[in-house]
Amino acid sequence: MNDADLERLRTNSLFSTMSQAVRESLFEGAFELDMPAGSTLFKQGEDPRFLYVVQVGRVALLGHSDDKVETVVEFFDKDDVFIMPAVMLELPYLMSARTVEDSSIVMIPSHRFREAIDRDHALALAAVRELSAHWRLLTRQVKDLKLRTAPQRLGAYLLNIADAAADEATVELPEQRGLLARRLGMTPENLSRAFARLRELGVSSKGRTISLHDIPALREFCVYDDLI
Amino acid sequence: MNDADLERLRTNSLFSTMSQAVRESLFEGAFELDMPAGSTLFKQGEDPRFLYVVQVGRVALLGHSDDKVETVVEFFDKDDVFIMPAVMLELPYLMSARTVEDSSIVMIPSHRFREAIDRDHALALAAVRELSAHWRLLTRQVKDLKLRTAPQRLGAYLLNIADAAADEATVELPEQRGLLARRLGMTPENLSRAFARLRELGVSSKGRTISLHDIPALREFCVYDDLI
DNA sequence: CGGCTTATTGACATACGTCAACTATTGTGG
DNA sequence: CCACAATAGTTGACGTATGTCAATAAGCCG
Repeated sequence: MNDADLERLRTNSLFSTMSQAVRESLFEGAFELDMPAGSTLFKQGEDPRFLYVVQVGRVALLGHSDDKVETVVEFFDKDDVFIMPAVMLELPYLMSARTVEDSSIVMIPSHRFREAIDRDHALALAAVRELSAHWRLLTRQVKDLKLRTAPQRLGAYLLNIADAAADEATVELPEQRGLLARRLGMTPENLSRAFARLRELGVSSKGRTISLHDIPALREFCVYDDLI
Repeated sequence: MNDADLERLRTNSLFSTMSQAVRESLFEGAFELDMPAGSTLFKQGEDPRFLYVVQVGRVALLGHSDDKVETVVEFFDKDDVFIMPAVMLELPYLMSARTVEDSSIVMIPSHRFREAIDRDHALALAAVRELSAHWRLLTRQVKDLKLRTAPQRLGAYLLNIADAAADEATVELPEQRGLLARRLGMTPENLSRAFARLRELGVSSKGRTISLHDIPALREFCVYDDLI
């Protein structure tokens, strides 16, 4: 890892508060890989060997039932740390991970992470916060899946990106539609129809650029209230 | 809290490893409430005032979109600690909590928990493990919702209770069917039909007692493989 | 036992998935 | 930069899964 990459890692909220000494020994075994979109980092069912940090790009965590069917559980972005639960509990990955953009990924050997967290209280606290935020992410998603229809889920997703108290906004989809469809728990075909349904609510799209012309109407339609 | 209750709390895996001193000061502000089934502990949107531990009984975490629609995100049982993420991040509850049986619940003031975790490394580590396990619970649920049909979800739920490498088993439903339906992301009517569908796979029910006569067939039908 | 709640069943409506054809977009080599 | 192929997205027709509403049956509790 070069100095810029190391510096980026040091300032990651998970690692920024821990002691200098433990951090250096934690990073010693770590390395960074640049990989094109579509690279598989690990597969569901494998034993965890690394903790991962997205330095650049975007990663999808994918769930499989048999080899055919596959879904997206969540996307992780720049500066996100993922798969800590499997690493901490030393239990097999429940999902696979694949880059969805050209990405630069830091890999930290799991035993080093466990050693570091055993030694450093600040790291443990940061991990608690990280995991807490992740729990809330998934909680929202479960509510989303159980309480909303497909067009409502799409609308809520767009509102989340727009982070919108405004009346109008323009957002860029951070992934291709096929993957977005799976993240939202629907087929690509149904995602198309969901976009069509939202047109009457002032949502227009040109490629990956989506314009929200009437956010209040969209919020109303999606029953969007910051807690769901 | 009487001595037996305190002892039960001390041996809870979240609290058993922390230092005696910090634990005592943590428990000092805590108290225990006995409540009948159907009691509401807190509501979605409120600011977190307590961390909760189920000593006896069972609690449902409920998500709401508007006041009409409500779903069950997860159940928590004897010895489970819940709603730690909201407490740690000091962010509003994303769900409401309601007892689904007569229950005895320990309530720990949130600021005391945050103080304790700041002071005690072992507690922070135990919290990391607790949150890791919770993340994996929800991950499984998201995969369940996205990859399986309603009858498959019911089958997988029954297999989880039976924890079944066996060929046959008898299990008790720990909640009434209406709530189970909402936990599984379906209506009570559809849950009835899911039970009907599973009859041909050797699942018979008498009240809350469910008999699984052909677990291998059920596993096959649900694509059940311990990771999903 | 009688009244209340909860669960089941049937009829029907709607949402969503599947398949196939078509169109648009993206990427690549000449 | 174009031509083409490959990939991704859209649309329509149709089937299945699930929700809704209403009626009935079963369980639960005083």
